[in-house]
Amino acid sequence: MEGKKEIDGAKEKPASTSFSLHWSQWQLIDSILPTGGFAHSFGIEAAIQARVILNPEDFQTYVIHVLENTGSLLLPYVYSAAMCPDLDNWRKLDRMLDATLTNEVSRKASVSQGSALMRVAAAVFTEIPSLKIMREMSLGSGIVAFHHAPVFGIVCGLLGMDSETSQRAYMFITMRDAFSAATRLNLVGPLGAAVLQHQVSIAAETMLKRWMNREHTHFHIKNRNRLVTYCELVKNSVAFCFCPKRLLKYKENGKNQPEDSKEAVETTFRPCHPLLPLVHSFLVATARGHIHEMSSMMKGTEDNKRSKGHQDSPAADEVNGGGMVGGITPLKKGPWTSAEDAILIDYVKKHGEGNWNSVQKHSGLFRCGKSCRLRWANHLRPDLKKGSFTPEEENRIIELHANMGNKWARMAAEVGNLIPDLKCVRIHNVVWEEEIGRRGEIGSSGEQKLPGRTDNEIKNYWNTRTKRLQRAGLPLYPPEVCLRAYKMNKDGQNMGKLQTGDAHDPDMMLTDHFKIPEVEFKTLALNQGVLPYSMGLFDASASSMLKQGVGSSYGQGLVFPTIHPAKRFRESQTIFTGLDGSVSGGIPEFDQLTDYHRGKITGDFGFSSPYGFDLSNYDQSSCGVLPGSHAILNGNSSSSSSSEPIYRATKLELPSLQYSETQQDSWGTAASPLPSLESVDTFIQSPPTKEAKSDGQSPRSSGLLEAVLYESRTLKHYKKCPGHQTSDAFVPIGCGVHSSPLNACAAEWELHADLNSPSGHSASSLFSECTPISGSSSDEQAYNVKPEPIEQVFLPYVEAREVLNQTDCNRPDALLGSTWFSNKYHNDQFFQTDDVAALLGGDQP
DNA sequence: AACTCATGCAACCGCTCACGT
DNA sequence: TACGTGAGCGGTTGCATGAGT
Repeated sequence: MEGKKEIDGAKEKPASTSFSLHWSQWQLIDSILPTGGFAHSFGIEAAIQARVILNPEDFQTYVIHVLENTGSLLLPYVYSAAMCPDLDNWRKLDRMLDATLTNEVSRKASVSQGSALMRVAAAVFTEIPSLKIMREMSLGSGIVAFHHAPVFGIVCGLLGMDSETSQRAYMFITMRDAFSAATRLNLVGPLGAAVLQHQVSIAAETMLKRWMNREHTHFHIKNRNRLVTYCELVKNSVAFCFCPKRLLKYKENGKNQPEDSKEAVETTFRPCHPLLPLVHSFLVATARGHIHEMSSMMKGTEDNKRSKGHQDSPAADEVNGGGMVGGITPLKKGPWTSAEDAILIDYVKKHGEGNWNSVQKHSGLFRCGKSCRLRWANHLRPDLKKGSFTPEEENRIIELHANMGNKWARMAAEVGNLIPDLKCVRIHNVVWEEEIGRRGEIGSSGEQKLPGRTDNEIKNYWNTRTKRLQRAGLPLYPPEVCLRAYKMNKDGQNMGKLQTGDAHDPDMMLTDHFKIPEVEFKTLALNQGVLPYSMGLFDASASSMLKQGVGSSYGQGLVFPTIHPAKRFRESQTIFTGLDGSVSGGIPEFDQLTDYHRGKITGDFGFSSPYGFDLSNYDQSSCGVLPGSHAILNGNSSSSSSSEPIYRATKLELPSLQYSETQQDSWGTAASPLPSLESVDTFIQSPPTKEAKSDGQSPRSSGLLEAVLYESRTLKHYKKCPGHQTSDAFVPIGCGVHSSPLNACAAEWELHADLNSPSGHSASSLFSECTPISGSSSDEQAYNVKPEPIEQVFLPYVEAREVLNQTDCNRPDALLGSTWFSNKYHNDQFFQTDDVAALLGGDQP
């Protein structure tokens, strides 16, 4: 209240002698007078109906919640009105409360009971003419809605009650009404209710002390962000009144719709379902505190909207309507309502987590167990950290993703460890300090994890971030992260044994097991050395990029997509398909290189293939393709295009553990090629795995590749080798090159890709995926198979980045024309520039 | 003020794994 | 060992929201 006036009414009212005041007080709080609670009993009926209240203990908790709600929401009005019981103040308070009460039922009840109280008080307390005057001036004016709390405060003030007594009286009548309802509903007997009421009165006094003598705070909630801020204020006992000015304005104007679409947030806070008072009251006082009250308001709004959109769900209606249930009802889908949340919270409180399929049976919630589990895990869990990610968390996520890829759940657990100072963290009004011992989750390795974030949250964040960076043409990982990941990988290699960087990640362990021989394909460095980051692979981890793209692929051309493991699985084989078995001419013999691989793998690293397949068992005659060889990538099989495409690859990038050993084995042994999943390229074949099939629809894996391949091949076919079969004109590298961290430019090119291309990605994709194409004359040069220390391998990457700083890497042709490129790599003839030019629309010969 | 569009989030779906019988 | 069930993970989708026009 602005300016606490002296009680005007005190001047005019007949001096309340102590005894007359007492009689008046007692009569005022007597249940004969309207006290608001009768209108809806604070949702007790609905709570019982919804089985939120099952016994007197539940009821006791519920009453405390009701009192907490009353104290925080209504006491400020009682206080302000009692302190300044004049007409203007009353009108002001009344309007504000009218805007504050977001629940239509509550609002109507408040108005109903308030107007009744005013009528009765004006008739009873005739010694206070102000009451009658104020009432008559307001009746029919439309200015005052006669909300109960302000009326009660006005009456108290005019009677001469001090503000503290007024507020305590209001709490008392609230509590009394709740007990009356419980008695009426046979939840407790009269004696039990009396005993219970006496016990609760102690808690009521505590709450009264917490909330009394507070003034509501005007707070213009402009949008959801403001709402969040407001919720914080409420939670911290700073603000008490949800008072959207615009809402008042539009109400004053008698409009039924908000004046501004932006006001929708405010004006639609009008849940009108009978169960919502329950939700408000119940949730407010649970551990979630008042911030959840606002959340309930939001959800209540949504409830209204959804109730329109989900009317086909009788279960939803029943839950929302508080009507229970008989018969079999279909499970509800879609967004969760506040009522459902309340039920689920209650269920978990009583039964603990787990056994989600029994939630429906025990709670009457018409949700499948899976939905319940997700709702609890992602939203209702008390140990969730809400709000946007902090910079520290964001950095942590980036690093984690660099290390483990799309392992959202594990990342979530790790990010939880970020909570810096547990003593300072309050989650849903629960201080972590108090609960860390219980809530700390012990991971498999024994370390303590504090899952404050959900996997879904992190996943969404990452996807959003990826899109954003992609739009901006920025690298996915900061350079330092790449370098760190590289160093980690290098350290792991230096260990000379299985890397155990992440003991919890079987995938990581597997991938790390498989050290890629450091074989240099100079010309491939064009692709990788030039391109600092892979923007094309949104979900490629930096470590895998570096491990495979820098540490290995640069040297050997073993390039891996690092998308989903399943995708990798398929794409990795895609990389190495498309070559017939008659590779000859300048191309190194397959067995020769295979021997090299074998030697490197089993010799240099001192262990055999961990994948259960024996490299020595390769049926080379049937393969004819160097796994991982750029002979394949180069498309040098031009001389032999008639052979059947052969599917063969080393497992350069491991699939997830969901691949069984046998699967991998069968894959690795080049079993019969499947009928091509790809409609375009018969040379792109998939291993006979379910994963491959399921991934066949991946929009950004093979689909793009196929489009590029098709386009490239078509162009080349018509421009260069009219009579040539497609197989020899082009050999796909697949997405593997993307996995190199050196491919940012390629990715950027994708952003500026040839718009004339159906895929829109042709230039970059071709560049990144198909550049190692050359004439047969340079094959040996291209292969130039020799071990090279990884540092040396990595150098061009740095060098390339320096060049890129001076080069417009948004354009592949600019890059092609760069001195760095021409000096270092152009002569390698590794780059089949005509293909690129074709896709770029150029006219290279 | 109305409309469109990009964005972010919540929820769902499909799949796999773990575990018990 | 096979099977069923519960639980978890990762990808996708639909919708609300806010910004821009």
